[in-house]
Amino acid sequence: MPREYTLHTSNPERRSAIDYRAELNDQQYEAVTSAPGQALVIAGAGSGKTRTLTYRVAWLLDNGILPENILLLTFTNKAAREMLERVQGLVPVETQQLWGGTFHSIGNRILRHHAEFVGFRKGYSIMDREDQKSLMDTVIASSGIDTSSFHFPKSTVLCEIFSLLTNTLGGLHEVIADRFEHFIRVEDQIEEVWRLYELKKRETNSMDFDDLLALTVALLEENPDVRERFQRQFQFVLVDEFQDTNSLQCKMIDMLVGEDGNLMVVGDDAQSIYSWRGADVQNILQFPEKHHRTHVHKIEVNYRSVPEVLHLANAAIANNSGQIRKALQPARPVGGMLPALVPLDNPGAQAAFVAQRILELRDEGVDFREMAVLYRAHFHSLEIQMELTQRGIPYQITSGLRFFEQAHVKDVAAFMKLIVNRHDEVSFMRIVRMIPGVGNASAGRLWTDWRKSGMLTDEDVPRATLAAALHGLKVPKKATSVWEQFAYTLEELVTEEGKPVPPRSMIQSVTEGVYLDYMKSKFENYEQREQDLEQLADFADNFREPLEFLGQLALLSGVDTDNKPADDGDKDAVTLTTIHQAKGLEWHAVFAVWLADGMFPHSRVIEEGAFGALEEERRLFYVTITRAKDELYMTYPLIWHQARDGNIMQKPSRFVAELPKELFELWKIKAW
DNA sequence: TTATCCGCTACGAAG
DNA sequence: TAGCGGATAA
Repeated sequence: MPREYTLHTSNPERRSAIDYRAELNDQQYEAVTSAPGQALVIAGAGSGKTRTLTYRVAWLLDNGILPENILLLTFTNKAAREMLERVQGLVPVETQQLWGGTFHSIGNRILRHHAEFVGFRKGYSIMDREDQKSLMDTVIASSGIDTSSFHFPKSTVLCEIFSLLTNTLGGLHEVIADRFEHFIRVEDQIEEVWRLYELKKRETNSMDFDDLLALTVALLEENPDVRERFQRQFQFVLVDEFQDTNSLQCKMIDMLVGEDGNLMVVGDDAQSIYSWRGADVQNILQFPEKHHRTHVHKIEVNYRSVPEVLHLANAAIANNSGQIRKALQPARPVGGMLPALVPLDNPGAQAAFVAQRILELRDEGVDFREMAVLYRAHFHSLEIQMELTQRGIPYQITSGLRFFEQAHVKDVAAFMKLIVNRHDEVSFMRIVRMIPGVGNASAGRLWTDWRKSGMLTDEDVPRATLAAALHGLKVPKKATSVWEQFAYTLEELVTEEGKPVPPRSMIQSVTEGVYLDYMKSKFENYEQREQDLEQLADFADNFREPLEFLGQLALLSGVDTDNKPADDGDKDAVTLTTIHQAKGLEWHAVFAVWLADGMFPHSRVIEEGAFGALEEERRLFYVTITRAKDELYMTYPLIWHQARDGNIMQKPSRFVAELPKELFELWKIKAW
């Protein structure tokens, strides 16, 4: 039965002045103005995918759909924000009403109001990877499993197994047999840990990232009335980067859309690069079969790159068999340079070449911000970083620790999390372990005492009661005075009646009360970190509710560099980034470094010999090429010195070797 | 029991 | 290069 829906009469004042016909090319126009129903938009690299999506939203609004009836799902906060901003620029409508965000943030938004339905309470904490690992460690410790006598997986590996399990909707046995063969002997113990971990999360009222999706699905699956309410609300659902969805996300979409809802998914199967976290290209490849009335729209005109680069990209991806055939059509005229293949003697020479070329381009008038160095893995950037630093070339690097994952940020957040969720064992332990003289053993005892103190309720506890409980804890003798400080600070974080104070005040209380002293004793660069915390406090000004603030904190991703309080995104600097993080971005000149076989594709992929994995690596290579607008340099070192094995001769990546020679130019580098 | 130091190993990509 | 497990000092 098709669902009925009504088009609202459009309010003339809200209509935009967009001339859709003129502002879009034929392919885009067709997709943007397509009738309600199910649509698959295959948008090649640089073909204006974001433009298509944002214009689609504008089109819907122009046709009287209310913002609150539109749901826009993305993978990163950055993408979500960018699109909402662009929609706002197009249509004079309150886009705040629009539901736009990452899968995780939308899940969180839904679960906040329905936590009880899935065995949690309202103020649940969100654990990042580190928190998750630490909770897993306590679970393993309490399970009584002997982890030493045979090879039992470490907590990080267990997290990975369980995550894969959740995201692929698979069974434990299959996941272990497929990807973690060597643990097959301890499958029963792993299953036991899993069971305990699930219990522990509920006990500590803490969700991990995957729960935000899995529990949303569970909530909607098990509660028809809730499901129907959301399905009725989300009349139009749009999904970005659909090629990177995994089974769980797909199911979440299904639950939100309903049988005959209006769903438009946009993506490019050639850019699917997240299978290692459960993404399945089949989702996009088989979308038309799954939804029989799907309209497929292909957008293949590329506005980004010169034809020379596009030809190389098309040639590279042509070696993949599993794909929706398409060829990017250049909109730009011929006349760029041929992509360059540059073998260098060693990694140092490679770095020197990149640096020198960057400076030359700069002299030719190209801004630093229009150049990027892309690599397969973080550690590939080491020599480059050193070289750029030596030559005084400014660069920004999007790898390494995320702002919000740094110890001092997490430490301060732990205080806030405990106040909001007193069941939060991970945060409690983190806090008490900051006290000199308290290690794992005392911390564990303190947690037990805390639980016995009657603080584990969900109601607000008056400040006086909280204070009594805190001061009542028995800490080791040498820790008492510091503990007093901590307890006073924690008290300050609630009002008389026990309501959490605003996030900003919390951060300031913690910093001034205890953390500044702690930082001075613990960190060399405490001044830098102090500044970070000030910025964190500024950032917190955007939130009145600690819960909201903490949610943002947990869900912000490293890719969203401009989302961190210190926004220096306008600086003219060369970008250093992994290919994964480079998706969706573009630069005048791109340096693809370490294109040696074994580095890219990664040797593990080669050894495994898995066909699908190799194809994914090739898609990654395709993504690399298509980031370049005008100039592309593919470099690799001929010799790589390794501590253990000495000098290793490198061959160019098979992805380069298989390209037709006339599509690129070989550069010979002479050292003077 | 905690804090620290040392040597060994691994190091893929991320919300 | 860090991030660890294990040994040792306080």
